[in-house]
Amino acid sequence: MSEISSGSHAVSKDRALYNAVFDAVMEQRLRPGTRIGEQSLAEHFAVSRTVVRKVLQQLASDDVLCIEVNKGASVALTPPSLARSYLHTRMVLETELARLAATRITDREQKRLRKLHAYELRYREKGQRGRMLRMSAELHFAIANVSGNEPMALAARRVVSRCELIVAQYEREGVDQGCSCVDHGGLIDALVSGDPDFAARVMKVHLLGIEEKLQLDISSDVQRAFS
Amino acid sequence: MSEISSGSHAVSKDRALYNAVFDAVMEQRLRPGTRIGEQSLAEHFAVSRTVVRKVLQQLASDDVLCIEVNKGASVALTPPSLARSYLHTRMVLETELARLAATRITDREQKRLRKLHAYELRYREKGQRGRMLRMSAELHFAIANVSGNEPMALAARRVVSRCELIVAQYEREGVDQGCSCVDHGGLIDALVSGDPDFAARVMKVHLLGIEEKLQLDISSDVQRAFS
DNA sequence: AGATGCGCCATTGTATACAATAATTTCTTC
DNA sequence: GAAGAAATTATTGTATACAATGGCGCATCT
Repeated sequence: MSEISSGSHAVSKDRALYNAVFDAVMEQRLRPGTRIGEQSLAEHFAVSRTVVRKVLQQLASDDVLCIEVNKGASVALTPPSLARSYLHTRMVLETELARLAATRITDREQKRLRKLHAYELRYREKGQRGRMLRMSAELHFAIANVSGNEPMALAARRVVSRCELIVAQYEREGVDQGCSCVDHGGLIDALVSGDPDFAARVMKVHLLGIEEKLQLDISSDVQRAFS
Repeated sequence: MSEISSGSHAVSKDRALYNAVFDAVMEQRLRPGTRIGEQSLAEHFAVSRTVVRKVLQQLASDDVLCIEVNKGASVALTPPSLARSYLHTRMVLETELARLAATRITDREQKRLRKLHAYELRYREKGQRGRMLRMSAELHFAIANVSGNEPMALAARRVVSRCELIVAQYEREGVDQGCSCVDHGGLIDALVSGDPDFAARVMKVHLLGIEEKLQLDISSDVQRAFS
C-alpha cells in the first residue's frame, strides 16, 4: 500500500485513484507482476470497492494492469514476443505522430515540451529514477497530443505506457541509461524544425535506441512468470 | 430493446451481453447517438446493473459507446474532424497490419478469410445490409489477427469499430455501395501474394475507397448533435 | 400565450451485503 | 517428517439498496 501515495490533487475521487495507481506503476514503485488487491485500495482511498473495480478495469483497458477472472488485478507482465509486438506498434504510432506534430506544433506547445524535458533532466541528475521515467512518458504523451489526432494519441498512450513496463521488466542491469532521455532534446528540435520526415526519422532512431538497451532474447529473471 | 437480441451463444454472461450490444451497433440496429439505458439491458439479459455497467464501460473503452457522467451511455457520435482522425489512424494501423499479415498468412487463415468474404457477399445479395456490414468488420478484424501483433490488432479493432459508426453516420444516402466489400476479394488476394508492400498498397486503396464515399465536409443531418 | 420556476419521476453513481471462487492453513495419515 | 486432504480464511464476482443528479411536466406569473 505504501507504494501508492495519494499525492495527485483529486479532480474526482476515481480520477485521483486512477492517477495514483498509474503513477505508481510508471515510477516503478509497483513492478510488473505485483498483485493489486481491491480491499486495501478501497480503504486507503476511502471509497468503496465499486469505484476501485471501475478504476482497475480502466487501467486494464489501458494496458497497464492485467485482470484475470477470480484472481484480480496485477501490474501487467509481458512475455518477450508480446513485448516485441508492443515495441513495433509503438514505432508505427509514434513515428506517425511525430510526423503530424512537426506540421502543427505551436510555440506554446514547444515551451511545454521543453519544460517537461527540463524536469526530466533534473530528476535524472537528482537520481530520482522513478520520477524521471514518469516525466519521460509524460513527454511522449505530450508529443502525441501535439499531433492533434486524439484517437492515435490515445492508442499511443496505451502502448507507450505498456512499453514503460516492458522497459522495467527487460532493461539490462548494468546499463546506466535512464531512458535515452538525453535524446529528447534533439527530438523536440526535430519537431520544431517543421520537417515531418525528419521528425519521424529522429523519433524512430530514439525508439530504436531504447529497444537496443533491452534484453528480450534470453530469458530474464521475471519473465518466467508465464506459461 | 428489441434492437438487441440475445442471439450470441453465451460463453459467459457478460461476454454475451458485450457481443449483443456490439453486434447491434455494428449492424446499425443501434444508430450513433442512441441512448442505452442500464435498467432495460439488465432486465432483458437477466443480470444486475453491475455487470451491465461493466460491459458498457468496456464498450466505451473500445470506442463504440460514449459514456457521459450522470448521463449514461450512448452509441458514439463522431464530429467530422474527429472522424478524419479516426480514418487516418485506421489507415496507419491497417496498412501496417496488412504488411505483416502478408508475410505470415497460412492456408488455414486464408480459408477463413475467404469464408468470411463469402458470407459477406451472400448477405449483400440477400439485401441484409446490417449483417453484411458486421461481416465486413469481422473480416478486417480477422486480417488484423493474422498479423500476429496482438496490441496492434486490438488498437485496430477499436478504430475499425468506430469507423463503422462513422460510415453509418456520414455515408451518402444515394450511393448503393455496401462497403466496397467487393474490394475484399482483391484484398485477400494481395495478402496471399506474400508481397507486404503490395498488400499494404491494396489495403490503402481499399480504405481510400471507403473514405471517398463519405461526406464529411458539409454538415450532415445527424452531426449537429455536437457543440 | 409564452416564459420561468418548482417539484416529481427516471436514471445514474456509490456503498454494502451476500455468494462463489481461490488461497492458506491445519490436521490426518503413511 | 512429508504429502495429501479437509476446513478455514481471504479475495473476488454479483446483486441489491440507497443517494444524488438530471430531465420533464405542470403550474404560476407576467
